[in-house]
Amino acid sequence: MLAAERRDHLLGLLAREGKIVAKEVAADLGISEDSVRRDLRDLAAEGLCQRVYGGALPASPAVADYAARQSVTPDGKRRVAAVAAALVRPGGAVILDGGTTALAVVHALPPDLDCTVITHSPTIAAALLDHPRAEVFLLGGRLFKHSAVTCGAAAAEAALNVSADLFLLGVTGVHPEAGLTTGDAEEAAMKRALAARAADTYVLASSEKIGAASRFRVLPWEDVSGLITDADPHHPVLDRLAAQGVEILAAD
Amino acid sequence: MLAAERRDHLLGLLAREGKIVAKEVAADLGISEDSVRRDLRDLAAEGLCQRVYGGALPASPAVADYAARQSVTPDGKRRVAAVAAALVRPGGAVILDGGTTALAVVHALPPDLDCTVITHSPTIAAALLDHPRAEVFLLGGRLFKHSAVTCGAAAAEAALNVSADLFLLGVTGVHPEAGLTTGDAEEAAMKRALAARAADTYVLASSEKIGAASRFRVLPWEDVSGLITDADPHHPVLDRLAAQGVEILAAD
DNA sequence: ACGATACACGCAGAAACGTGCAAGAACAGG
DNA sequence: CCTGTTCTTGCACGTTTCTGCGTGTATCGT
Repeated sequence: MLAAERRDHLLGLLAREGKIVAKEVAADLGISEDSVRRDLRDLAAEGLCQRVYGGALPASPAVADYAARQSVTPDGKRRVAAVAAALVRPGGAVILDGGTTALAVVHALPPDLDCTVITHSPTIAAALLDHPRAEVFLLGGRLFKHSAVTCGAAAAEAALNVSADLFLLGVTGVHPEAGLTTGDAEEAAMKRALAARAADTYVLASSEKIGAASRFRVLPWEDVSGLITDADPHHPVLDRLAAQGVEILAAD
Repeated sequence: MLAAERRDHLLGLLAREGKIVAKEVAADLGISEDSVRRDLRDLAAEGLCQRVYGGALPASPAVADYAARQSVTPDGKRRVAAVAAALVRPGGAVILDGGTTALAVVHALPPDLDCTVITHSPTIAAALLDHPRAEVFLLGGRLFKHSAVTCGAAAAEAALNVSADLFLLGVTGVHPEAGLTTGDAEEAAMKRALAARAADTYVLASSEKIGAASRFRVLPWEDVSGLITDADPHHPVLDRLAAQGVEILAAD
């Protein structure tokens, strides 16, 4: 491993995780702690980090731009995610669907929230790794590459063994007649299986989904408790849904 | 070998792997390190790369975007991973453990390899998303945060339903008396369960693991087919293992 | 206050470096 | 075909840089 490479790694780590523990990095990279400390000292001398006992911290808060990843999430999704995250009660259990909106929900969850998250998405599970108090249960099965979730018989069977207060459902289309739809039949079946395991199902629907329809039906409106969207609350489609008894949670 | 040809090779290497180690390419191409250094110096003068002690790095960080993920992997792990990846036969099934070395194995797999990968790590599963021909089966269960794998009864039960040709096992300690060890009891049990489902078990052991021991025993040597390491093949610990019938695969 | 841990410093061996030099290949001109 | 020039390459040398270890000191948690 090149010395310069190591230095880059440290800076990357600092930006990504907001801190460096000398001992951990040394063990992780298979090098001596001395080298790590030396690098840290040099970096600190250049003003690139702030040396502290046990490791280092970012020099300026701006360096630890943890929010950078979140900023790539469109505003709409982020707003929807914030509302959805607020539905998760401390101590409660939530089933989280896959997809980018669900991922935004993870980022919107308070980092120290004490809750149980059940998901069939490895991406979601990985994102929850830095929520120390969140208990994560991953539903196994065949990985469906397109949307990065597990599907199929094994996954559906695994779903039978869990239950939760809340299911946050992601879809690709929300249409007053076609209902909630998604692009793949297996995926639709899995979402149905998950909805059956939760007391309440809320749909994550950023505005671009409203009025759209995909190939496969997921759920009838009767099985949905509410819909979270950043679209205009007076959008005609939403009005019709409200008339059918679907609770509309506005995210703006 | 033409000088210009060599230059192209270096630039290609830089783009592909994100770094150049003078000594390695010299040995690889069968030329002197002096020539490599000279080329690197010229390339740096043209602004095509950044000279560092031991080799060179890409001039602009943007060039290394693809390699960035890999370049943070220490050399030892990457070499071990390359050897391990070569054990995966097209059409075969492999059980992949969690951990950074296993992650390196994913990166070392040919992108178009046609195989089945079974894993209990959501991180590994997510990394396999861009291997279109790889069939991925995720073992569900309670997510163990520290090492980002599923563990516990549910995961062990899920393991019972799969089988594979090969299990690539990651551990934190390889010790002639303590055996293969890891830092958590649940994790150790899960690794045992996985080993029982594969015809062959190979241990991924980058050099810093050799001679180390953690709290919990994973497997006795009898259940291990071989060990892949970048440590010196004449390391005393390895000699003792070889004497016990463990196949040692050198990664260097 | 005390033990444990992290730290800085210095040292020595190893590795990488730059430079000068000489041998060899490629080439142009006679 | 021969010769001189230029360029490249590998080697040898002295120098610089890096790394791991031992030592003693500072800092943390209890």
